[in-house]
Amino acid sequence: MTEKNIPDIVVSRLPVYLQTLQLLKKEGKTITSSQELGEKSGITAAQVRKDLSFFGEFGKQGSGYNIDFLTEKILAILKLDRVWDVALVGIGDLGHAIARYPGFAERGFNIRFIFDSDPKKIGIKVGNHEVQSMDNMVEVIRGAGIRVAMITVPSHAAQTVADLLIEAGVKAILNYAPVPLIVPDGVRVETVSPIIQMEHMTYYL
Amino acid sequence: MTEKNIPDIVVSRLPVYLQTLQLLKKEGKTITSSQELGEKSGITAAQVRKDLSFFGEFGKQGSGYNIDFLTEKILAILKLDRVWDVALVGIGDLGHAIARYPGFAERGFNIRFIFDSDPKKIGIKVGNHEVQSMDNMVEVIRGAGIRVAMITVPSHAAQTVADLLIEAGVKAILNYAPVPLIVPDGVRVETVSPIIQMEHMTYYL
DNA sequence: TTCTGTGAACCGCTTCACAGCG
DNA sequence: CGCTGTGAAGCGGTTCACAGAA
Repeated sequence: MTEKNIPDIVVSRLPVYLQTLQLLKKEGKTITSSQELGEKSGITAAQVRKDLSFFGEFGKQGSGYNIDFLTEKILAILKLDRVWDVALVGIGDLGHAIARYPGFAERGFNIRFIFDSDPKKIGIKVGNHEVQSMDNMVEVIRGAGIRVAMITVPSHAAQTVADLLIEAGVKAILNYAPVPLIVPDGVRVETVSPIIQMEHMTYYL
Repeated sequence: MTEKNIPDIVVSRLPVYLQTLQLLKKEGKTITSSQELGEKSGITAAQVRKDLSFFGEFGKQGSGYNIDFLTEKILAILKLDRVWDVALVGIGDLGHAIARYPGFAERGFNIRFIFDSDPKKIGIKVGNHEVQSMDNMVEVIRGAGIRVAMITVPSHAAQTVADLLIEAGVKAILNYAPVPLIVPDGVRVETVSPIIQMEHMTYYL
C-alpha cells in the first residue's frame, strides 16, 4: 500500500491538479508554479505545495514544477499509470451516455463488460460490447479480476447490485443512483449526485 | 438572504438529509432520531443535531424529529419549496440523458429551455422541448428570468457558455464539463466530475 | 531573486458530554 | 427515561512565514 496516513481530502485534490496540469500542457507550457497551478484549480498556492510535499519533492526551488514530471508522479500516486477494466451495470439512458462517452477511456478506464437485468436488453450491442445478463455477473467479474464498477440502475436496485459486485471482488464503485450505498470496509464508493449538487446551490439563490 | 454565516459544509449536508428522510418516509416511518438519520446518511448523530440546530429547533426532546415536518423545513431552507426553471445547454448524449431523466423534475427542477450551437440540432424535439439556437440564448434566458442552468457542452466551449449564462443573469450552474469554470462572486458552480471521483478511488486500490 | 518545502500558528469543523424538556 | 440542543474541548486541515536551494 502506498497509503501512509495521507488525509483523504489531500488525495481528493490530486485529480484536480491532474486536470489543470493537462490544461496547462495544452496551452504549451512546460513549467508551472504552485501559484499558477493553484489559481487554475481553485486552491491556494500554500495548499498546493503542502499537498504535493506529502508525496515527495517534485518541484525546483526558484523555478517551479515541471508539468510532465509532476503529471507522471501524480498518475503513479493515483495508480493511473495503467489501464483499469471496468464493469458497467445498467444500460438505460445514462448507461448509454456513459458507454459512449470517450472521457473514461482517455483516462485509462476501459469499459470491459456491460450488464443489465432486463431480458429485452440482453444481447444488444452498445459500442463494441454486447449487453450481458446479470445472472452470471458475479462469475464473469470475478473471472476477469475486475475491481472497478459503475452502477447506473434504478435506486431501488442499487444496493442489491452493489452487494453482488462486492461479492464478485469489486473494490471501487462509482454510483449514479441517488441513494447512499452501504458497503464493508475495504470497498470505496463515490456517488455522483447532480441533484444533491443542485439542491446545494439553491440555498444561495 | 437566509444566509447568516452558516458553514457551506453544513449546507451541503442538508440535501443528503433530505434524501434519507425521503427514504425513511418510503419505509412508512413518521418519526426519526438524529441517530437513525445519521446512520442512514453516513453522518454522526451529533453532527446531525448540530447541523439542524443552525436553522432552528426542529426536534422534540425525548422523541426525535417528525419526518414530514423536518422535510418541509429543509425544503424551505434550501428554497426547494418552489419550482425552478432551468436552462440546459448542449444536447449530446449526456444532454439527452439529462433531458429524459425524470429525477430533476421530481425535485422541482423544470427544464424549460434547451440550447445548442450545432445548426443540425436546432429545431429537433427532445422530450417536449425544441432545441433552440444559442444565438439568442442570452435574451431568452434573461427574458424568462432563469437563474439556474446546466452545461453539457464539450470542455473547450464550457467557459464561453458559462460567461454567456452569467451575462444572461444565471446565478447557479451545474457543470458537466471536466474543466474548472471561473465565475464572478455571486455565481455558484458545481461541477459533476465522475472521472475525478474515479481517479480518487483508484488511490485506495 | 524566485519559488519550493515545511514547522508553527491559526482557524474552524467535529465530537463530547450534559443540562433540560417531553 | 429518551433524545434534543449546545457550550466547551478536541482535532485536523489551512494558512503563515521563512529558511534554503536554484
